[in-house]
Amino acid sequence: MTSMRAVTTVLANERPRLARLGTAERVTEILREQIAAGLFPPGTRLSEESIGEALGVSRNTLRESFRLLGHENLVAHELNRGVFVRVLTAEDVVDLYQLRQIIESSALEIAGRAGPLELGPVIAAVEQAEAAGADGRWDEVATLDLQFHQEIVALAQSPRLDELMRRLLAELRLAFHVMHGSQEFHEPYLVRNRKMVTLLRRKKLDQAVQELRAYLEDAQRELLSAFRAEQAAPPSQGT
Amino acid sequence: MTSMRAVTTVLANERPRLARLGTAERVTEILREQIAAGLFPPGTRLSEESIGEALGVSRNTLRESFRLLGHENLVAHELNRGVFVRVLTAEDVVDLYQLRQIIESSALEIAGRAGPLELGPVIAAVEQAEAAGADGRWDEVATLDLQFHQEIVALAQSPRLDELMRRLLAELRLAFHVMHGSQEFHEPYLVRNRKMVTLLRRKKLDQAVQELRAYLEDAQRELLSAFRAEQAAPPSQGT
DNA sequence: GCATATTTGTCCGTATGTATA
DNA sequence: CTATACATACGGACAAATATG
Repeated sequence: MTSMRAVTTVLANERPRLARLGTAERVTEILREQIAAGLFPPGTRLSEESIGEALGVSRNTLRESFRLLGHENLVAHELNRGVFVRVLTAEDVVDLYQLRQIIESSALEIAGRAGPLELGPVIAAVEQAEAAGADGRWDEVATLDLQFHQEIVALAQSPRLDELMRRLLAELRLAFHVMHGSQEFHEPYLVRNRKMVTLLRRKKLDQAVQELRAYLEDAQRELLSAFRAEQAAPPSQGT
Repeated sequence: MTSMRAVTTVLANERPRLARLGTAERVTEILREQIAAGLFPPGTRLSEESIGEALGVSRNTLRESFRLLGHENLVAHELNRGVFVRVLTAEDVVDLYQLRQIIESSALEIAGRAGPLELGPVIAAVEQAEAAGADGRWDEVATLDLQFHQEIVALAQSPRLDELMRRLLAELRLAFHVMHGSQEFHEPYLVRNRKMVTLLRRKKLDQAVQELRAYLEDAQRELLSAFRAEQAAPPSQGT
C-alpha cells in the first residue's frame, strides 16, 4: 500500500498532492472573496447558470463549490430554490460575538500558558493597520483589524482554532457591510489594538484578556445598533 | 436515483423548504453514520463508483456529499486520488481535546451566567447511559456518553456552539475506534458523569467545570496511550 | 522505465420536479 | 391555472492523473 514510495521518484511531489487545489476549491475561494468584498450583498441569489458561465465552469463543479460555501454558512441552500448569500439576523451577530469571545480569550490563555509569545505577526498587523489609517484607507483598516484578531488566535498554535476563527470572521463580514469602512467606527479600535499589543509585550496576559473582552463587547454593541437601524430602514429591496 | 418519490403527499409543505434534505445531504448522513460506526475504517478509500452504485446515486451527487464530509474533516480529499477516511494523528487528538476543553467549559460558564439550568436532557443522557451499562451494552454507553457532553454544550443555547461540538465529536469518533467499547474504558466515566449532574443540580458550577476539566484530561490521556499503542502495532493492514 | 488499466476531474445533455409570475 | 424559469439528479463522454503489471 502506502509503505514504500520513498526514494525512486525523481521529481518527487512530497506533499503538493495535499496542497494542490481543484477547480471547485478555486471557485470557492473566488466566491468567498467576492462575497466578503460585498460584491454579492446578503440576500442575493447565486444562479448556477450565470455564475457558472461567468467563471467558465460547469454547473456540476459549481454545485460542489456551493456546498462548501453553504457549509461555511456564507450562503444558505434552499432546496429547489438555489443558494442565497446569507442574511444575518441580530441573533446571529450575538451568537457570533459570543463565540468570538470564547475563541479569542481562550487562545490568549493557551498561548500564555505555552511559553513566550511570538508577537511578530500580531505587531505587523497593527502596524499595517495604523499605516492604512494614516492614509485614510479605512476599508483596508477593517481587513487588517480582522487579521490582527486572526493572529491573536494563531498564538495558540492550534490548527482547528485557526480554521474556526477564519470561518467565523468570514461569516461576520456579512454583517460588517453595514459599517462600510467608516473612520468613526474603526479608528478607536486601532488605538485599542495597539494597547493590547503593549500589554502582551509586557506579559500582562490577564489585562490583555480583559481588554479583549471589553473590545469585543463594544464592537458588538456598535455593530448591533447599526445593524438594527439597517433592518428598520431596508436599503432598497430589489423585489 | 431510482424511484421512492412516490407518495406525493398533497399536503402543502409550509416551511419544510429549509428543513427538507436533498439527495446529497441524505447520502452525507448515511456515510457519516457509517464512518462513525467503523464500517469504513480510517484510511479506507471511498470509491466514487462503488459507493455511488451501492447507494444508487450518480457520481455527481456523490461528489457533493464527499465535499461536505471533507469540510467536516471526516474524509481527506486528495486531488486525482479520491477521498479517504481520515486517519487522525496523535497531534489531532491533542488538538481536538484542547478544543473540547474550550467548548465544554465555556458552555457551562455561559449557561451558569444565563440563569437556571434546564437539566432535563442532560439527566436523560446519563440515565440512559447507566441503564445501558447495567445491561453490558458498552458501545451504546459510548454513544450516550458523547450525547451527554453534547447536551452539556446545549445548555449554552448557542446554535454555533452546538454545531461545532457535533462536528468535533464526529471527528473524535475516528480515534475512538481503538477503544472499541470496552467496559474498562467507559465505566469510570459513567460515574463521573453522574457526579457532574449532581454538582450541576446543586448549582456548584465551578466545581462542575473543574470536574469536567479533569474528566477530559484523563480521557485524553487514556485515548492517547491506546492510540499510540495502535500506531506501534498497526491492526492487520488488509490492503 | 514503459505500457496499460483504473479512477478521478470536468464537462455536457436531458428528463423531472418545484417554485413562482 | 398555466407557463416559464430554474434547480435536481442522472448518465455519458473524454482528458488527465494515477496505480498496476
